[in-house]
Amino acid sequence: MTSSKQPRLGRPPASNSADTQERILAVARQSFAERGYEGTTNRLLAERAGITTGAIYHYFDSKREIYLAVDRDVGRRVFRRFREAEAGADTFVAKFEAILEVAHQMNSEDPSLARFLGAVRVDLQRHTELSEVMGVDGRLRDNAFLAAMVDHGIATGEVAPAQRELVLAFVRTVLIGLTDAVSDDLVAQRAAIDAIGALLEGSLIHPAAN
Amino acid sequence: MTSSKQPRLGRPPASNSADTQERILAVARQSFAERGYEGTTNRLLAERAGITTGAIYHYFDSKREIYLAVDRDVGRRVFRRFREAEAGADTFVAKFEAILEVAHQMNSEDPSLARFLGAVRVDLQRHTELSEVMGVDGRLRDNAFLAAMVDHGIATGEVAPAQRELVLAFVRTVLIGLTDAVSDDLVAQRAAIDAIGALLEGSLIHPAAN
Amino acid sequence: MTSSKQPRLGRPPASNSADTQERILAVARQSFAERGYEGTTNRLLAERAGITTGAIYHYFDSKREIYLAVDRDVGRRVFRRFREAEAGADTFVAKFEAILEVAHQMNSEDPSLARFLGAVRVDLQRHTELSEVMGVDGRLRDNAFLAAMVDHGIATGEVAPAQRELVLAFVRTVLIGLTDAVSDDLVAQRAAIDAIGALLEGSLIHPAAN
Amino acid sequence: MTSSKQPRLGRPPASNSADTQERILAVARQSFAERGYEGTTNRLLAERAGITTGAIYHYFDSKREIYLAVDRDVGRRVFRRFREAEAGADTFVAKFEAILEVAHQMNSEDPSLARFLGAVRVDLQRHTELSEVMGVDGRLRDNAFLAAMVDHGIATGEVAPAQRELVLAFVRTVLIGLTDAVSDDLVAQRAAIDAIGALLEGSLIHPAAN
DNA sequence: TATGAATGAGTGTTCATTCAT
DNA sequence: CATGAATGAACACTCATTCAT
Repeated sequence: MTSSKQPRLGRPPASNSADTQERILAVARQSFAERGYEGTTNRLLAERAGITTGAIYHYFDSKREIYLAVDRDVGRRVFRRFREAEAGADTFVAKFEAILEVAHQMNSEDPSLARFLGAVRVDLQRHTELSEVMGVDGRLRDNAFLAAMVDHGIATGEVAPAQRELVLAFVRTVLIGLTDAVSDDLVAQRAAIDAIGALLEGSLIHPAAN
Repeated sequence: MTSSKQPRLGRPPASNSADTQERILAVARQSFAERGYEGTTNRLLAERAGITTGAIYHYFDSKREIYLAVDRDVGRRVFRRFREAEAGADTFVAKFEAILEVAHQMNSEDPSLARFLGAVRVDLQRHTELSEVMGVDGRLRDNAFLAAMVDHGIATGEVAPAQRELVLAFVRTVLIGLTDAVSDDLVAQRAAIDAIGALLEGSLIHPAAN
Repeated sequence: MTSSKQPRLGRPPASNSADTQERILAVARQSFAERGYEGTTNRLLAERAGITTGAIYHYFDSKREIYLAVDRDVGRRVFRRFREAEAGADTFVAKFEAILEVAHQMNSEDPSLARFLGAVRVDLQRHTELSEVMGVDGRLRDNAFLAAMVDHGIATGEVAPAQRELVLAFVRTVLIGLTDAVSDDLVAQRAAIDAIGALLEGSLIHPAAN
Repeated sequence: MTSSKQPRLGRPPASNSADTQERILAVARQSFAERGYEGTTNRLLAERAGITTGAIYHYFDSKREIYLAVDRDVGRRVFRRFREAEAGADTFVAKFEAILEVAHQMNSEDPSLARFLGAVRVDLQRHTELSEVMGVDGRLRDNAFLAAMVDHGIATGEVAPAQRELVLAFVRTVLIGLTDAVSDDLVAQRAAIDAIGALLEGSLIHPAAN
């Protein structure tokens, strides 16, 4: 009668709420990173988290809510690491390089982080329902963080005040280029970071006399 | 410059078939850029092209085929402009800057081009069905083009042979950063390009004595 | 009259179990009345009763069982009041009017009663699973009660024996019309009841000579 | 290969648009009448209409739209018949009786009409999304129609001006009682109508001397 | 006595695609 | 060349119910 094959109803033995929720977040981060918001189906999340689709709604009100939760989670993690890296250096160049370095490190440890960051920009543009709710919060904080770093460069004399915006634009471009372009090719990413380091020190390009 | 007013040579105006196909391609480029592959429905394309969904299948075998056609089309256009820009300069730095400049120009003229390029990388990753068919083709050609440019830098002495890969990685990172990050903010894109120019000339960052 | 204030005899106040069950019945009556059988979810009942969905199953075997319990409860209450009203009058007309009056009164005191009665007919038709179990019971008892009242009218000479069925059909139609049509508009209900009274006394309509 | 069993894709041979739409409306009217708005599933409608669920959306934007369409359709039919019946009589009593008669007739011809009318009141109350859109329109027109009939009674002297509201409330109560209570029991409905006729002529109840 | 994690079947709706006309 | 009626598989989400704790 009660075969050991068929899954039973009711609360499964030894199931932990916080555990399941974290499992959902983890598989969601991965799937959102790989397949995007639309491409990530509840069925897929459920399968990978070892539950059924209905159970997801015990933890999150909607797919959108899952996405936002993942975004918050990723944002927090990355921001903490960035801040730590930046705090350990004292010139603008050193801070910038430290950040690139830690970005590379995180990408090695858990590629889904970087990939999610790359994907989130696209998905936010495509699904306005997401950006409306999330909005300013995370994005703005990033900008403020980078701006402070550049301002530090002005204080140390590394950056001319007049070029504040230029440097900021460059920093952003490089960071995004690194996450989007080569987040799944660690060798290329390593090369790009080294290149930027060399470039900042003036040892990458030797302008032709021309 | 390229006015759409003047009748195109001696061809009978608006041969229906070719016209419709081109209209489909144009609206598809826009929609794929804005909403991605999944987010673009046949119904939407049909509506914007002024036909019905069924009619689409007279011109393309499937949605996938439309995507590939748009990609080829965009690739060709961008490549031609890039090559022209590159040919008009004779140092590596000048070529690189010319390419950035033309990328900015194209973005001003038709934002859907840059946006599609930004989106295509994500969509290819998400829908393996697309990358399998398209595959090497376009992507590799880009790489060859950029590699040739760097090799020219080696020839002129601007780039040390040992740093070939680094420079290549940097170029790619910047190009991708520019399309993805700031393709819809022309001011920021302008700033980023200027920053790179200044950096290459050594006038952006002034390493602290420290 | 029936104050809810005075402590009910010597029983210990608020024995938890019975209290909870009654709370469930009360919120169920309201919800079934407003939203019907399908529209009433266990979650809603649980929320309004201040418990969880699982707890409901300690008191009732199923949603259906709750519905049946509410129906029995409502039936009992209404029947008691109807009987009291009827007993206090001695002609058919007076009895009928007394019943209409008490129906109006009950509707003022607790609209969920009348509304449930209006809804139950529809829900029974829609969900055969409900009527099967409940079946004859309550419905038949009502009919017997009304039939007795009409028979009394025959005894008093108010109703001709040959018109027994006609009068019964009329009484039923009016009662149902009153619960369904205007149960949430006390003014209209009042008017309808007054109209029936006048009609029975022959003072509402004055047939045209024609 | 192409077995004659499996349904083919594409447009089925000999399929007529207007025909299918009407088939959907017909089965929808029946199902909404029997099982209500919630209880009517798209799958059921599709099965009964001989199509698939997806095809429904070729004809209606949503389930709600189907409901509204059925309501409009039913409203129109009933209103036309009511008006014809009323126009053929010249006293208030005759008009009222004519209306009751035609209601009974329509119920014999197509029970789904009356049942839908009985159900619609409940479903509108339960699903505010429906009443919001439909709103005043139909309901108000009914009231205006009945009011005009009563006003005619005032003109003929059948109804005292002071009792206008009472008579109106009575008419409404009876009409609703007839649709809701006994729409599926033609014998009972016949009896109820005859009873009302007799009552209006003063031959149903003979007040006791008391 | 009650909680709340989980199930499995179901809902309305969308979509790429097919094909008779 | 084009229409538009229709399919079938998918999707996000809801619900009554179960049961370990």
